[in-house]
Amino acid sequence: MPELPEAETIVRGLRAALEGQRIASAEFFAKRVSPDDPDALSGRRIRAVKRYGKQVLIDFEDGAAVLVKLGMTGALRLANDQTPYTRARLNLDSGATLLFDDIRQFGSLRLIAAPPAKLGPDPLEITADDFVARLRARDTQLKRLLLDQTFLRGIGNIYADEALFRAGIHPKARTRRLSAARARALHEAVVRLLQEAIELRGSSVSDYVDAEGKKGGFQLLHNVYRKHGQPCPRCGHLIARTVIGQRGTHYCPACQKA
DNA sequence: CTTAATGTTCCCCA
DNA sequence: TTGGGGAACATTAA
Repeated sequence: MPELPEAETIVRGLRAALEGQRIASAEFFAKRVSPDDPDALSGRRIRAVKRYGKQVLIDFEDGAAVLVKLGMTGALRLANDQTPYTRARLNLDSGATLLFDDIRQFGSLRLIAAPPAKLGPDPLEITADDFVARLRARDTQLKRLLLDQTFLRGIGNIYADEALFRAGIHPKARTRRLSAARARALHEAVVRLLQEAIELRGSSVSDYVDAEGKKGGFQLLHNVYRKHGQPCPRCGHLIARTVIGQRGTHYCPACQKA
């Protein structure tokens, strides 16, 4: 479910209800949800809720934090209606409840004592010059690069395909052969795409819902993601699908040149 | 029954 | 060291 715009939408929806609150108790119902001791979170006060790439960080005043990786189907909801897929439940002093639902269980929710593993720069913060320099330091396919969280943090399969379409770059194009001008165009496409997706509260293509359980709206503006066989909105050529790094990859063979 | 799905992570090979 | 291939994790939907 989660890429940067979805994680950002969730975080914005959680802040008012969580920041300043104390965790009264917690319950855990799955393996990838820590800790063994349900009381490990009890009594901690939440200082801030932040996004780190596509992950959600709940910082406590004592320096510890809960790190939520949403995986493919993870959801954080301010609600009380547990489902068979509810993997964790945090009860706040305010009486509010935070549920972590995750159908496929690729996600995790863990108490961490130190900052999470370091990832690449945030795509909304990196400068165009830095973006180009980092891109040129690599030798791989553009699609792989965008999915690499140590290159940039937060882009996933949907936004990688959509950004490459907007920039007119073939997903298998090599980083080494990309001109500086096209690299800059890609940077600009990424920034605009993510900002527009955040404005529409993310993309709901299957399971994604925000902290209130509501779907996003950006899926209506997708140009290529899962559109194979349909005409390209720019040129009419049929959208193609291939596989890169075991991920379905969608592009317009006419608009996106290597 | 097969394929694909918003993501990692680990192992193996070049 | 970097890059690429493939399996694995668990579950649903077409």
